[in-house]
Amino acid sequence: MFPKTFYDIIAIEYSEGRKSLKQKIVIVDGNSLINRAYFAMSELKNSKGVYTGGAYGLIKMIMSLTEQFNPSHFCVAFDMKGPTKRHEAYAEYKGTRKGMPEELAMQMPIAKDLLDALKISRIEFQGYEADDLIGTLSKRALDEGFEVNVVTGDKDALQLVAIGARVHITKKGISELKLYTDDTVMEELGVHADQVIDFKGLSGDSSDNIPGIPGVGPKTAAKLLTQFKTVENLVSSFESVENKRIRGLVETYKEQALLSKKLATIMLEVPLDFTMDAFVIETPDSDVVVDRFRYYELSNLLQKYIASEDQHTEVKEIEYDLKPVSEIVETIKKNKAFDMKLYQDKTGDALVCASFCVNNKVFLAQDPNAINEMAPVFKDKNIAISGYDLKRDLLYLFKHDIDVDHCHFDGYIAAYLLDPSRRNYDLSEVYYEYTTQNLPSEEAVFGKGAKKKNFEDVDGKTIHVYAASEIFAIHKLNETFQSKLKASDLMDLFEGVEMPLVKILAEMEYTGFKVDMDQVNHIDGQLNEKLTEIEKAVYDLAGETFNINSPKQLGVILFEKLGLPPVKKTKTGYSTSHDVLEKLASKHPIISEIMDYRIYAKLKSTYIDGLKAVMDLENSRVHTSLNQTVTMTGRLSSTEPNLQNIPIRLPYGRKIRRFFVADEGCTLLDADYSQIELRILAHLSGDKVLIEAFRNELDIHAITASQVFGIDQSEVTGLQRSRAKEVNFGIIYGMGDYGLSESLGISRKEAKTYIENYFKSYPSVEGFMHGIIEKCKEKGYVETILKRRRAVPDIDAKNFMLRSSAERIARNTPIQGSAADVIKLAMIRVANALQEKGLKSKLILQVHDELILNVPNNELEDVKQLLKENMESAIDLKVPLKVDMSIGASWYDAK
DNA sequence: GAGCTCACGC
DNA sequence: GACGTACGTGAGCTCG
Repeated sequence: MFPKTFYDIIAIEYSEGRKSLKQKIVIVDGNSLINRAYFAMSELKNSKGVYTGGAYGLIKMIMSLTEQFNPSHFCVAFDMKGPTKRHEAYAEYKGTRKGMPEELAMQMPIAKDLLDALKISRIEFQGYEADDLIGTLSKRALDEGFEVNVVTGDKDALQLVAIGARVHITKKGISELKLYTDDTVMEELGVHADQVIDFKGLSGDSSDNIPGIPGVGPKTAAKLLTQFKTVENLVSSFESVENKRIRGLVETYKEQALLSKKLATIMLEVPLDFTMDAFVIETPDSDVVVDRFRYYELSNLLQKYIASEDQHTEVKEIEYDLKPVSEIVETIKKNKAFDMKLYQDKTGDALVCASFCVNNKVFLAQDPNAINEMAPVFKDKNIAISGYDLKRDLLYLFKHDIDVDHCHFDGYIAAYLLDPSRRNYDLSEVYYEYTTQNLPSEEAVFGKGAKKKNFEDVDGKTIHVYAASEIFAIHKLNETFQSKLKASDLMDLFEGVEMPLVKILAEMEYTGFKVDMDQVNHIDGQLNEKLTEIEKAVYDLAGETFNINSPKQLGVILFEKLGLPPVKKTKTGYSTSHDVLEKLASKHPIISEIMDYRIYAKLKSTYIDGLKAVMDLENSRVHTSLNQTVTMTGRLSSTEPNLQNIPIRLPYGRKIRRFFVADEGCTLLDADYSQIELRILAHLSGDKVLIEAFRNELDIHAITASQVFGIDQSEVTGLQRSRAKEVNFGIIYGMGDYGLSESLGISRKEAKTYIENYFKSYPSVEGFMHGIIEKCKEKGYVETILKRRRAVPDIDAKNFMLRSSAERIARNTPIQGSAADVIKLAMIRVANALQEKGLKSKLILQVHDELILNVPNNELEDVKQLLKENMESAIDLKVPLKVDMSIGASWYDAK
């Protein structure tokens, strides 16, 4: 590590792939190089008879220039057809030039097409030659502090050495370059760089048909210029020329000499409207590049491109500048946008590094205090914060009392919306996927396994390269995602739902849920007693001790030692699942003991021990992670601990909810959407019966029962209603007759009749289910009400199992995903409403169709109303949304 | 450490 | 005729 006291912020001017302290531009004379390339390889033709030698040579040159110079900016200048300003001055200008050969002319569009594919900027401008554009661009770049490299085959460009450009002239074809400095110009021409135009004014140039002074060649010109410095001086004091013959020539041709100088002078002030940003090197879409190279049959270039992609990925070294924090704050304020990534230590309490990308420039801060000084930019509503997994960053900032106004763009979320089926969204993997470039691998930097280093233990340079690469990758990736989201019609969902949610989730996690440790310990004691008791009973009945938790050992006891009939098998042996045990319950008293054991063991291990392990013991709270990029349908997930699967069904398990309590002086307010998925089904299918049922607040399961069983609603029994409820669930999940028969314990035939009756009663639902499969086959994905997408690649699979599974996904995802859309909208509305009203109440948990708030007692009435209103009006559907609410001191009581 | 089974929620 | 309810997290065991 570098000693902190030396600096606050490391500023790195970082160009893609590698470092460079200074911005660097390469400017190429496209016409000059393609000409040379064409004459070097004029015979190259592809299978369609198209000549490609010129384009090939130019592009090859450009690819090797990017490797060789590793510039941040690049530009290729071209001449345009038609007369130029020089022709206005001198009609015979370039009069001896033959036109471009047809075989080369036809390659110009190819070369330009390839440059576009490679995302190399090019310029051309009516009335001006490539030279003038190069001159103008060079001057501007130099004024802005760039290192300028001009590459051409034309020695006219040597005059640009005088303004400070590095001019590289091709040697022998185009394979070698020679860099000219003032000294080398002197060696070769015998004049200084700033005399090159004077030199040409005297000696002329036959290729451009610049006359100069007839009879004055390079040697004489150099000699004269050594004495007189410029053409103007020579003309005004030609009497001083010693040689009589030359004196006469100068006198006769002085006007022509002045004109020639003018013609040879490259313009530095072409009226072009541009900023240097236009020439920043962008990462090309490699699919497009590969496609173009294939199309023109340039297999050499294709291979070179693929090879270069594989290497120029790692940042080898960076140079850095030490800057005060105030500078980055100023830069951000000026730029109004920045990318950020915070590197936290294991505990999340301290920052080990922070990286920023502002206007293509990378800053690294190692001193945690730098962040505190930056607080004003975080809470400025006019500054756009972007990053990758911003929720993590926000959590750090919240912990350190730094407020954040809003998050603008999170690549982590964008990657999720673009493909919610991915297993993980690690930056390096996503970056590779979208750019085919590798970041310095985590493994290379930190090692792996037990020897894995902490961030702060990696040596300074390596870690700087790592951090700089990551933030730069984030910046690049987010640019790519902008257009990808638009192209997939996901921008509204991204901006309107997912991005606002990032901050809300961070706040919920930060707030956490208060836990009553006395309750936890109380239940823990009870469970320990029960488990010891049951264990003893099981061992007595089995006649030996064994591990009840091991399905394998349990299988041996039940099916071999006790001789019970094995109902079902798994890949690894006997199944001892709940269903199986249920079927055996009457056959042996050990079964019910084992079933009880399982109930209590689950509660103990998952909900007591598991909870204790992740508790913040200092203030008795749990801070779950609400993950936004996990589920394939758009739901949130909850981890460490999972608060979305706290027991509720069994009375004893339900007591776990007593652990989760309101803060002092507060009450928990729990609101859940009633039948949200069925309501969404009613909306999506447009089914009249369903819609009417919900509009009239009828008992939907009772209605389904009366339809399915063909009886009057008043005659529906409790059993029939609960069966109908199962049918309704089954429909949402895309269940078949077998599944329904299993879950209801009825015959398959009976189940089939139920489903048939269901679809007869709700014909639009059947139509919807059928339609969604068709649409999925056509588009390859399904979507929710807010246009959230999920790809379903197996919808056309030959394999029955794969295909049926895909069909179930296609039927379920629009329903489950739309419900997720709705509650996300509701969360945003609720959070905004609470903030606008300045209320202290806080959202603390979401469980798919349920929101839990911690409400100060004096706000209870207001917040109840606010919550219900905002949830019920979150979205406009063909059916009303209904919210049920309850309150309590603990989650158990709030039911 | 990966993969399996089991159990909890919606 | 197949195969056999969506979406998750976590614990514990077993194997390598």
